[in-house]
Amino acid sequence: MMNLAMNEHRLAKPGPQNAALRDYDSVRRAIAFISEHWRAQPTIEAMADAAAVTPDELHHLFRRWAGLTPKAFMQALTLDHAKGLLRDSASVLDAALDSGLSGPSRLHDLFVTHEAMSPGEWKNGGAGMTLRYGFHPSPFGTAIVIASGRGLAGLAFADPGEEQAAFADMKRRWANATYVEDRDGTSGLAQRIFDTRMWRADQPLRVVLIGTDFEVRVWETLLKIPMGRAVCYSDIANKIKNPKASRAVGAAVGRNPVSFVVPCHRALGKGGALTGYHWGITRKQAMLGWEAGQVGVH
DNA sequence: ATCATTTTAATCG
DNA sequence: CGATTAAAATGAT
Repeated sequence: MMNLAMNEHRLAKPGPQNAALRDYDSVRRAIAFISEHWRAQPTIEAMADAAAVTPDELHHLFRRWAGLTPKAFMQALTLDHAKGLLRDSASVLDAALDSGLSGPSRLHDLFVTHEAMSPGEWKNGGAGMTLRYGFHPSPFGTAIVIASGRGLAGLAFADPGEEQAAFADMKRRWANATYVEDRDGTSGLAQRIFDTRMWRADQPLRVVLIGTDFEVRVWETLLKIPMGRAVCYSDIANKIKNPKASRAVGAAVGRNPVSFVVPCHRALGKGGALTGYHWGITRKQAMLGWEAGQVGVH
């Protein structure tokens, strides 16, 4: 019988698809190593060793992964570089959107149109709603894409073996919704999200923001941060006219269900430190390093 | 009571 | 004095 087994995401076939996952896994190990030993000025050799590849492979790996040399990548992870990302951070938020928008906003470099949904409208944990989901390879590990009829509702990431745990984490947010696996239905979304060449204004990505007023305001602000830039939590607090709520902003940023698309990884501490990330600081570093490589490409 | 913050005060060398 | 911690302040869930 040729039934489509429901939980068969573990049978990953080798191929170009999974090259992405394998690449990220090595990158992840390299980053983890750097995080631990950055004080000791690790050599490329030491990094390669930690990632279980040769220095030559490491070089090639980074070029393929983000178009960056290992050296450039390392620099993209330094505190100095992070501070550079924060340059003019406050004004970045002002400039972006205030320039002639009418109707659906042009937000982010990944053109996104969003629609807010209060917890009230999403009554009782999403009871009666149907959410389609799928697991897809991405530059940052396995991505879990969750879509409602109105658009993209959730995006999560998982390391090898943790896919189900990550999915459970997402399910908790809309506990009473009905979940239907539909990998074919979500693969288009996944492709559009991670391939910068598909970031076009004529085909904006529809996103549904489900959260409280305050949270939605914070997430909308995040969407204004351009690729390769960053702001600190207090900048956001100022932008939403609640200057003393930087702490609350941090909490709200962390609750964003559509990570990466809503660029929560571009929010840093005031000093440039990566203060936290729901899917792991390592992944936040990876995203910033990857973006550093994408910016040059164009 | 918790939190992916920030500021200020206190301490150390 | 500069750098590194500790404590207090603060707003939303």
